Amino acid sequence: VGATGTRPSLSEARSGTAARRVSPVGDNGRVSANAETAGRRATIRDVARLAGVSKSLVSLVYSSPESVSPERTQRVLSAAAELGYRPNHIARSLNGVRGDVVGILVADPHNPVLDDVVEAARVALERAGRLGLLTSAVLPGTGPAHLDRDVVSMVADLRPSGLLVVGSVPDMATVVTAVDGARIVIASARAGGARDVASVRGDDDAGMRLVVDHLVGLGHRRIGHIGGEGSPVAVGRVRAFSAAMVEHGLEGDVIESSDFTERAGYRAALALLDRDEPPTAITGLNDLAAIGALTAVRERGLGDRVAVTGYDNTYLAGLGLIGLTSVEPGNAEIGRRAAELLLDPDASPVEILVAPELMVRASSGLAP
Amino acid sequence: VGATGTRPSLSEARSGTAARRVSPVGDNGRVSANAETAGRRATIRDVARLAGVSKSLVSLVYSSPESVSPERTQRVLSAAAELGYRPNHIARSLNGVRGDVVGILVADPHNPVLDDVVEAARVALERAGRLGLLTSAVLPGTGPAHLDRDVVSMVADLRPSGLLVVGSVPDMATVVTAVDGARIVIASARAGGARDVASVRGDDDAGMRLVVDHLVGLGHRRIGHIGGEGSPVAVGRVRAFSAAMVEHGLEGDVIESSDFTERAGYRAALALLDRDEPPTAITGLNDLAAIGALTAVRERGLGDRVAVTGYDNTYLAGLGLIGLTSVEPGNAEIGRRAAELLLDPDASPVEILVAPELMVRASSGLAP
DNA sequence: TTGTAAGCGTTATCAG
DNA sequence: CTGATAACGCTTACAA
Repeated sequence: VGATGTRPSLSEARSGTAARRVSPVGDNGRVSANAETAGRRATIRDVARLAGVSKSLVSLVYSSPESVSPERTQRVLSAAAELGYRPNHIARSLNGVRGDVVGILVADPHNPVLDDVVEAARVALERAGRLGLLTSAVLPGTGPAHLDRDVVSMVADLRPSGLLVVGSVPDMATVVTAVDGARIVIASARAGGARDVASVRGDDDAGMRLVVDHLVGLGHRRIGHIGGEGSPVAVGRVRAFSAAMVEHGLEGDVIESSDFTERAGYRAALALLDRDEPPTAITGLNDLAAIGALTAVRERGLGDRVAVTGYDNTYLAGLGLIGLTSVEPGNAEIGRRAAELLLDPDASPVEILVAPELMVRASSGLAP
Repeated sequence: VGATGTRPSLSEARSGTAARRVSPVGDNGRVSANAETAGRRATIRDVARLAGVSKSLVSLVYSSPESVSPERTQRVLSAAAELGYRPNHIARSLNGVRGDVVGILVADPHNPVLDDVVEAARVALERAGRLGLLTSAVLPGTGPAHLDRDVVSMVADLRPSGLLVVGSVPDMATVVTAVDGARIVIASARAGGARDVASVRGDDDAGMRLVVDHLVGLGHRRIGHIGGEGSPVAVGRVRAFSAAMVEHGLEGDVIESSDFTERAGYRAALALLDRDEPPTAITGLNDLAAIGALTAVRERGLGDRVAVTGYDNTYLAGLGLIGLTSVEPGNAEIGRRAAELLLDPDASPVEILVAPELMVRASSGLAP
C-alpha cells in the first residue's frame, strides 16, 4: 500500500468469506445466562455471571490483569469469548478514565498527503494496542472550513488518552481546551499558538533547498516559484524558496497564485513564461499547482527546456503521463513519529522536523 | 449567582489560573457556582443551578423544546452559553437513547470516490441538524484489510440513530449485528447478504452502456476491457461491459488485471495491443487502470488511433495532461440520497441506483 | 483475592 | 414545571 506512483483504487473490495459470527445472540445452548443476553450486547455483568465471579473481578481482568489469579483470569476470558463480550469504551470513559482510546482528528479527509500521515499513525497505534478513532474535525459545505465542535466535544467526552491532530485545523484553541488533560500532538501542521503541544512536520526549508540545489545543479539560474499567501504552509514554502535562492546568490521570481489548484498553476505558469526574461525552471508549492505549470510548459512545446518541480510527492507526481519531480516530505515517518510522541508518557512538547527527500523525475531536465 | 460573567469564555484559554481540582462530593451547597465548574466541563447540573431550574428541565429544553416555556428556555440557554455547556452525547447514549448521532463508516479513507460520497452525505446530515461522526472502519497495515471491530463496537455503543456505510466494508454481518436496531444504509457498495439494509450506488450497467455506446458511436468495433475478478465492483463492471457489447452485436475482449493500479493497467493494455487484431478502444474498470492504459497507448504513438476510457471521473481524469473520458457515477447524489434514506423514518430497505453521466475528454476520439 | 456501593452525565418516569 | 429516583456499563475505593 502507498507505493509511490501507484495506488489501488476504490474498486478493490475484500471478497472474503463471511466471517464467523461471534454473536451476542443466545445461540450457545447450555448456558442459562444466555436467555438474558439475547438481542443485546453482553455486559460485564453477563460475563461475571457466566464465569461465576464478581463484576469487579471482570473489570480487574481488563484493567490490571497481573493482580488476578491465572485461573480466574482464564475463566473470565473464556466466558467473555463465549458471549462475544467487548468492553464498552463509552461507559468506561464516562467514569473519567483515560484509557486506550486515541482520537485522530484529520483536518481534510480529501487531502492525500494527510491520508498518508494518518495511515502510518494508525498502524503505529494499532501495534501499541491502542484504539485509534479516526474522525474528521472539519465541517464540509458552505463557506470557509470551520471546526466541527460537536465532533470535537464528542471525542473529548470519550476521554482519549491522546489526541492526534493531522493537518491545519481551524480553531486549535478550542480543541486544546476541549480535551483538557489529554496529550496532544500535531502532525503536518504548525503548533501555532497552542501551548504545550508537540508537533511533527516536514522540514519545508530543507525541502525547498533540495529543489533549488537540484535545479541550480542542472544549470538553471532564473527560477520561478508559484505560491502565495493562502496558507501557513504556502507562506513557509515561499520563504524557504527565497532563502534557498539567496544561498546561491540568486533572486527568485515569485508569483502569487489565487489558490493552489491545477488551473491556478497553469495560469501562473503562463504569466511567468510571458515575462521578458522567463524562468527556465518553475517550482510549485504543491504537486497540483506544479502539474498546472507542467501543462502550460508542455503546451508551449517547452517540455525539455523548462523544468518544473512539485511538492508532496503525491501519487499524481508518479504517474507515467506526468512524471513530476517532487519533494517527498516523509509523511509515513511523520505519522509514525507523531504516534510515538503520543504514546510516550514522558515526551516533552517538542517540535520535530522530518527530513524530506527529492524524487527526481522527467519534469526536471538540464537547463538550456 | 456569582458565576455571572466571571466564567471565561470557551475561546479563552485556561492558561492563567491552574484549574483547581474541587472535590466532587459534598460541594453542592450554596457555594458560588463558578468555583465548582473550574477545570471540568460544565454539566447539566451546573446549568440547572445557574439558571435556577431543575436538572430535568434543562434536559427537556434539549430533548423537547416545545414543551418548555419560552422564558425558561431562554434562561436555560443563556446559562448554558455562559458556562460553555455542551450536552454529553456519550452519557446520553449510555442511557439507550438513539439520538442525533449518525455514524459514518468509510471503508477506505484513501479512496477519493468515497470521499465525494462522504462529503455530500455529511453536508446533508448537517443540514438536518444531525451529528455525523466520520470514522474509518478498516484497519490499515498488514495483510488484507479487515474490519476494525473495536471502532465498530465503539460507534455502536454510541447508539447512533443511523449508520452510513460507505464503500465495501469487509464484514458487514458484524456491523449489522453490532448496531442492532439502528437504521443502516450502504452507499457505493452492494448490500451483499445483509438483510433489511438499504443501499445507494451508481448504476454500473448504465455507466458501461454509456461508454460502449459512445465508443461504438465513434466507429469502434473491437473494444477491450481491463477488469477482473478482484472485487464485486470489478465483476459487475465486466458483466456490464460484456452485456453492452452484446447489445451492439459485438464481442468484448476482456483482459484480467492483477490489481487495479496504473501499472497493472499499463501491462494489460500492452497485452491487448499485442493481440493479432488489437482493439481500437480500451475501457478501464477505473480511472487508474485506464490511465495506465493511456500511458501505454501514447507511448506507442497510438494516441489518436486507440481510444481509452476510465470510470469514476476522479479528478485525475480531468487533469489537462491526462484528459481521460470517464464515467461520472454521481457520487454527490449517492451521498445525498443515502443521507436522505437514513433520515427518513419510514424509508424501506430499497436499493437505489443513481444514473451516471459520461464525461467525454480527449482520450476518446474517432476510430481509424 | 472478592464483593459492595458509590458515582460518571444523561434520560425517563412519576408523583407532586 | 419540580424533585426524587432508577437506570445505562463501567471503574474504583473500601470493606470483608
